[in-house]
Amino acid sequence: MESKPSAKRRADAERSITAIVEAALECLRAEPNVGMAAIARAAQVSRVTLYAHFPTREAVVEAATRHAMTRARATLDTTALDALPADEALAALTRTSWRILDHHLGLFAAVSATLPPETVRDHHERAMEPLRRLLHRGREEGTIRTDQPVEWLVSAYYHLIHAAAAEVRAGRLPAEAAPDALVGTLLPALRPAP
Amino acid sequence: MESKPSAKRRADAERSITAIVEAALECLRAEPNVGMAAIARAAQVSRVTLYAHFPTREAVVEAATRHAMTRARATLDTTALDALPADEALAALTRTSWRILDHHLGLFAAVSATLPPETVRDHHERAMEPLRRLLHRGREEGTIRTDQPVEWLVSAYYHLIHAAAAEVRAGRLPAEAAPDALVGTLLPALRPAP
DNA sequence: CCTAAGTTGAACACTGGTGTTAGGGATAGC
DNA sequence: GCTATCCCTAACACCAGTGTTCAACTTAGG
Repeated sequence: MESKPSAKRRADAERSITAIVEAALECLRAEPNVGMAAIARAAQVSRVTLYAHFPTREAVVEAATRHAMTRARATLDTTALDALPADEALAALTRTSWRILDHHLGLFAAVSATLPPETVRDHHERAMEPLRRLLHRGREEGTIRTDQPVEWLVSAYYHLIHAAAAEVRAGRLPAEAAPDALVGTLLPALRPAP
Repeated sequence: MESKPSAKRRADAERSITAIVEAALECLRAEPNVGMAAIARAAQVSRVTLYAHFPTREAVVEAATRHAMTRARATLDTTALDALPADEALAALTRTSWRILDHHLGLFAAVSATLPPETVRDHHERAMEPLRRLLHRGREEGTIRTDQPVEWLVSAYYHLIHAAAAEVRAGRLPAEAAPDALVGTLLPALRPAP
């Protein structure tokens, strides 16, 4: 429905849909519990139109998530991941993905509140895939510790970024200092013990 | 109201209140979004009685939180914190507080969903106080890094424990392995760089 | 210019939660 | 054993959100 840009839909319908998805993304980002009414208002669209394109709130959240993830994947692909040694690549990945995760923190809350947990897990898996690959490579290169399961390191990474986002939100950490704090804390946690 | 065990209340009222608080704790732990009806049912008490003692759902959550925190503080006080050097004390603190945080993870979600953010922050501050003290001591002893603000390290610690709890819940990490994974990841992140 | 597709406002029903009220019955505690 | 306190069932009002329906209006696109 909203996944195919090629359907026999009229141009204004197409316009409405993208407006809705983008407005939803913005709203959910700011307040994970927004209702359909608010989303429709933000999209300059009637509530009925909203329901005409998305049968349920869940579908809206899903669409917004897909949109966010493809955009994120696109910006991630601009940074050359495989050219660097794993630990340096990790630092680079952190600095770019930090912005993304921080910006979408609210959406995450919405997703895990409304989407079925199995779907949530799927999205999470997909989002963490580049990091997982990097960690595996680092283990072979000897720059990433092997005494802890990779999945645990992935989770630690993920939650540490959330920690940074929370600190910035609370005003306890200046936003510019966040990337350095992250990298400085993350890398020692991932390196092999000396 | 619920804070003073000494008030001219009858014995059965007292009994109801503690039953409610404990049931609420249990319910919120399992499902952060439980309603008053479910809590009352779990406490073997009518919904009206529940409202007779707690004017609002928020009050119930507050009471459950206080109860959990005093209990947690009690069990924390059994482990001699100040006798050990800071890094060893940190490992010990982690192993004990891990169980507590894991067990109350659901309650945390409920708290941050229903209590005013200022109150949430207060409770958080109080809960993290022992850790904060320990980190400051470790900085003086030279076993904790000084190139990152303590508040950031506190937050990292907190979120890493959440990470462990999430992994255990998802079945990706056996519960027995969690403390070692935590300590093994936490300490290198907190130590000064070599 | 005609028509099918799209949009809209104003209703509607339904759900699930919160908090309240009233009257009758139980019981703790003196 | 009297009484104030407490509890219960059963209803109530209320709110906020989700979806739905309908009849009228607008517009894209051939």
